[in-house]
Amino acid sequence: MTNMASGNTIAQVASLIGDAARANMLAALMGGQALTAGELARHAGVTAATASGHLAKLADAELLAVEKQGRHRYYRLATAEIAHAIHALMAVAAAGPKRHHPVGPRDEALRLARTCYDHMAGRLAIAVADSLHVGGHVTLSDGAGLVTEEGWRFLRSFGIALEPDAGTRRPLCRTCLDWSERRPHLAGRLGTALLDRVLDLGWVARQPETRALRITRAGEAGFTATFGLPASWWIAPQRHPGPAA
Amino acid sequence: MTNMASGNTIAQVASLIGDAARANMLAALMGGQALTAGELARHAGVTAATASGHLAKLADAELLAVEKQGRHRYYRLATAEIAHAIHALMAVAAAGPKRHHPVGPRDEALRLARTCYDHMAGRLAIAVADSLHVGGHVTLSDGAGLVTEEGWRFLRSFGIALEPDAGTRRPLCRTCLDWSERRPHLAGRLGTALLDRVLDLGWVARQPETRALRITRAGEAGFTATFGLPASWWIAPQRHPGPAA
DNA sequence: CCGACGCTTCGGCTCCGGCCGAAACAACCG
DNA sequence: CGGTTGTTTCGGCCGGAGCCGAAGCGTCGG
Repeated sequence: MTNMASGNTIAQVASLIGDAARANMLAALMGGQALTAGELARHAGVTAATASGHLAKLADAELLAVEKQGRHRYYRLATAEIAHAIHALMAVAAAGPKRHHPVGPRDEALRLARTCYDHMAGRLAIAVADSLHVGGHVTLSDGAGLVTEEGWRFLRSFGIALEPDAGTRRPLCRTCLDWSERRPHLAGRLGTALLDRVLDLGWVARQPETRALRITRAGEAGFTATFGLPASWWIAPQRHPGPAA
Repeated sequence: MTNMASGNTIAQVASLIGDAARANMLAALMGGQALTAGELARHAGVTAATASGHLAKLADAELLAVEKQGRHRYYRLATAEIAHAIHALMAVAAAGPKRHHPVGPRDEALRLARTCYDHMAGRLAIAVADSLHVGGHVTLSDGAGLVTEEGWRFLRSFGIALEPDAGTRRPLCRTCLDWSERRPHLAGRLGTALLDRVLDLGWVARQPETRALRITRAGEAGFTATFGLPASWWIAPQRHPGPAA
């Protein structure tokens, strides 16, 4: 209860993340949805009692925000910066010397399409980013993103209207290095808007208990028509699309 | 038991960073220079024996790279990704609302100009970024950076020649949110090139035992002439330059 | 009301991991 | 060659933190 949020040091933050149970909880929350204490306990593989302690610490340090709803308590990552830090740690962790990953079907679904806090990731997200890039709608050069005039028109026609300079300081269009594919996808406010829009259109659907996104029939048609993914893409999503491009 | 593989590895990395002594060492290495075990021990405030253990762990996990030189062992951050992760953690740790820091003269020097792994940070770096921005040499909109045609010419005349698409995947021009000032400065390959160039020109000099950069006489003249900093800047560097300016 | 359920608090156990001093290596320096 | 300095290894101490079961609160539902 001792809210010491103002005096956090880097070591304190890192050591909060640096416990297996808590890291699993945080990773689960990277899906962007708020989860209950019980769900998080299951994700972490500990009892409710243990999980409660962990969650109290994380909330106390303001890494998590909590919302009471009836007899449930919903936890979510408190800020986008925290998601960013966890993402950066994932990148470091995944960078290890060629851990040959035993890829299960479960991982396969995650690699295809998943949420990354508030935007899409995985092969689908990369394909969308590539499509916008080669279409001249955004420039992805240099790991940074910038929407072109043409791009604004295209996005509006797709149902996305962002104010170029909404009051927020939050970057409009960032690129985010994909954890599984090692290629950039779109993040920032644009990334959020894209995810919202394709969820709205019913092109993808969130899956319970996982960060994976299911691509619907409508989605297959929609992504093909709007972002020009070849029909073959849906049959044999290339294992390693190759950075060549 | 959801993908606990990723969680576990994250936890390992984070818990390595999540110790006060190790975090201090890593923070010291954010200056971008390699340091000896003894120097790092002093930075961490522990004995050589303790430091040695910590360094062995960090090197073992490949967060640090080590180089033997005579009877010294020089440690440095192993990759830019690791620097990035630490930076992200710093951002989270510093995010606590406005605890007014008791600013010592030491901090003051750091706020004025310092290195951030491989590029400049602090008020000087922000002034340079602002200058390049208002001069139309780079666009900083949206937290992303992009060099203009005009910008390339300017940089060449300043002695910086970067290949637009060198083989590396590393972003050419990123922006990095300044830890102390909360405004963006230039990172990426361009940021590195700028730091190298101003060190080469003798405009700034590294200080021993700290990340601070000392601005030389030549530097004052140079920055004023090339980046149009007003003479008043050197006398009373404004506390909060304000984004408008 | 009363039971079921979700979550937290409490008490106690265990063990991991940081810390140090002393001693062992290793490299340079007379 | 010893002596000095930088670094690692060893052994032992100790505190902190994670874990659980049981019990205590709230909240929902009948």
